[in-house]
Amino acid sequence: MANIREIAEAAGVSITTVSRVLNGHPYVKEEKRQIVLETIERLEYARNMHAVHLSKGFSNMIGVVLPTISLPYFGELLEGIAEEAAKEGVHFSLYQTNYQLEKEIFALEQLKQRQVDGLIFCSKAMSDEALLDWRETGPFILCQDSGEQHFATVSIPHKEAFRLGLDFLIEKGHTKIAIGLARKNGMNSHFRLKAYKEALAAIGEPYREEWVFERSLTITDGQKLFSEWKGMEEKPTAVFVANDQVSAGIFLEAQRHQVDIPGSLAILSCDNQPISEVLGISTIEINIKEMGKRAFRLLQKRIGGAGPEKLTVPYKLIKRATV
Amino acid sequence: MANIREIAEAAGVSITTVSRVLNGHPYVKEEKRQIVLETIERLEYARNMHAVHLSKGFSNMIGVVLPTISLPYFGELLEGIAEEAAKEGVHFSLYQTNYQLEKEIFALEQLKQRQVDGLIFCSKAMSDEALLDWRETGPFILCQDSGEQHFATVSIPHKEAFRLGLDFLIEKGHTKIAIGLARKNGMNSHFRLKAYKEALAAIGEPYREEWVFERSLTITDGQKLFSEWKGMEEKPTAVFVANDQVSAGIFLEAQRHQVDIPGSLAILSCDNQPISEVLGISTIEINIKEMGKRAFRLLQKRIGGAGPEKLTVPYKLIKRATV
DNA sequence: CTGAAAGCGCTTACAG
DNA sequence: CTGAAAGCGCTTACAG
Repeated sequence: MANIREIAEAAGVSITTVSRVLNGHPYVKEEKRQIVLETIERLEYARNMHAVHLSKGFSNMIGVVLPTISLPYFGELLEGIAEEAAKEGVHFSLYQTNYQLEKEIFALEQLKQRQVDGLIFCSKAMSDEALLDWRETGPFILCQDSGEQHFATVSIPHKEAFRLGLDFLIEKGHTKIAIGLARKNGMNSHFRLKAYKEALAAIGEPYREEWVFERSLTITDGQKLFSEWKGMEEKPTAVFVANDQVSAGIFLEAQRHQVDIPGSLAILSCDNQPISEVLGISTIEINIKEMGKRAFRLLQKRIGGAGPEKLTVPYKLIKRATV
Repeated sequence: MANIREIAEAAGVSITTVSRVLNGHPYVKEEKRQIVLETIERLEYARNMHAVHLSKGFSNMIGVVLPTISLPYFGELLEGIAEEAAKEGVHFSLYQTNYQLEKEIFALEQLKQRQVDGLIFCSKAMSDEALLDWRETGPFILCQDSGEQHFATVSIPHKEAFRLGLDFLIEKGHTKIAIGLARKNGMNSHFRLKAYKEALAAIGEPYREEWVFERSLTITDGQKLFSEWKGMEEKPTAVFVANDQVSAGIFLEAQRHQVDIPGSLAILSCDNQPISEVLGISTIEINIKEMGKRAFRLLQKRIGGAGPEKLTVPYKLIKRATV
């Protein structure tokens, strides 16, 4: 509970000198430095960071805005961020939104109030236009692509990655391909749908609304998707879904119903989570953790005053047993 | 960027009055309140929280110390904490330790520096004795049982819960029971091992070191565990592991090897994560999220000056197809 | 109901 | 190398 003044008095130096020692500044006689260090030790002094933050104007604390931590995608992203942040001695606070607009606004208000130095949006419900109004509030970056030139972003080229998967299925002889998307209106889904339509056009197949499954996020969604597939009059021969949880659900349910994979149904997904390896599911590896790391570094640069850079993260096809 | 002084000047009132409006204090004439509110709106004023924190002496920010967020156990615990925290308008910061002592000490130092108002240890590597030295540093609670009377704790009665599972297996006719533990030296493992030995004694079975699997945490560990089981001369007829990831690994590998479950091997685990439901694995439900909620509330009480309470969380047996 | 003033505990030009 | 002093932007007794 001692403060810097008491340390200064006890050590017989000025507050300024104590502060210099605390911050590792040069120009302190070694002798005095030792006295100060001993006094700090003896009185069990610790800086009050609230005062440091007020004085310096920042807190080395960033905010991470995400819908939920229980989806592996966000868990991995967060791990990447956390790893880099720890390396730099930066703290982070979590803002769970559940895709609610008001929660995102809440996070932005915290930024305005300096509760955090900057914000990483792992996903957002807010439109680019609405977010643009907060541009002057403080530094933030997005973990998704955006046409808005004022936003710094790090993203996966979802359209290209999804096309890679589609082309792989086509190469394997599939023309009747269904897809599963996470959220109908999300940006990722938008780009995936675009890739899907383009791939269909390239092989002269018609686009069928009923072959686009939506709200496919969890293992349970995958199971449901399989049931729907099973009940179809004309069945697609391949299904390409947005994440490994969903493909795992499809795969396990197919096994239970003795449906031959990939004979009767080829399964492909995105992510390359551990579960896809365990089950032997073919997938497009997307290094989410790496995206998290880059996101952190990008935000740091942005906080430092750099312009709105746009970065991408590499991806690749992992061939396993379900295609 | 405007500060409270500018607002006061622009509104023609004192700083004190602006502060009163900001904090919703009574005794402000409605007329003045309106002027202040308008001025705040007009100048897009937002409080600098660093100053508020310094002035008040606390920040409504707590720290959550956990080994990793990528294990579902900690993810759920965190969700419970996050949910309650959001309800109370409390922020939280994450300290990932990877079970490293120095990372835990780091978190405690942050507490000492007031970076956070309090700490929730979701798990700890530090001994009770060592942690005791930090007792005066600031409020913290543990999400595990501790004999140390000075620590506030919320815990699952692991010994009783594990015994419930063992008795269930015994009731089903099993006497050759193997178990899988997470970390050999963790408190949870300690209590589970105790329950195991007591249950064996109760049915007159000898304790065999080789039937206690350690470091069983992930789905991959489960697969390995199955392989070891398969290679055994004398095979246990049932295996009871510490979490659903492990049982899922065992189950999937057993399926692959066409081993009859539960005929040749009964599988039971703890947690009741979604994956256990999907695969139909019998498990002991442990409501981790509820523990998170209680942990948060306990810490709040502790920060408020309450004594070191000890709480427990309920558990129950979920019968499915693997026993 | 209202405001002047002290206080929270640091950092950092500035002058020596 | 060293220190007195101003400044960061709030809150809160205290006196009216």
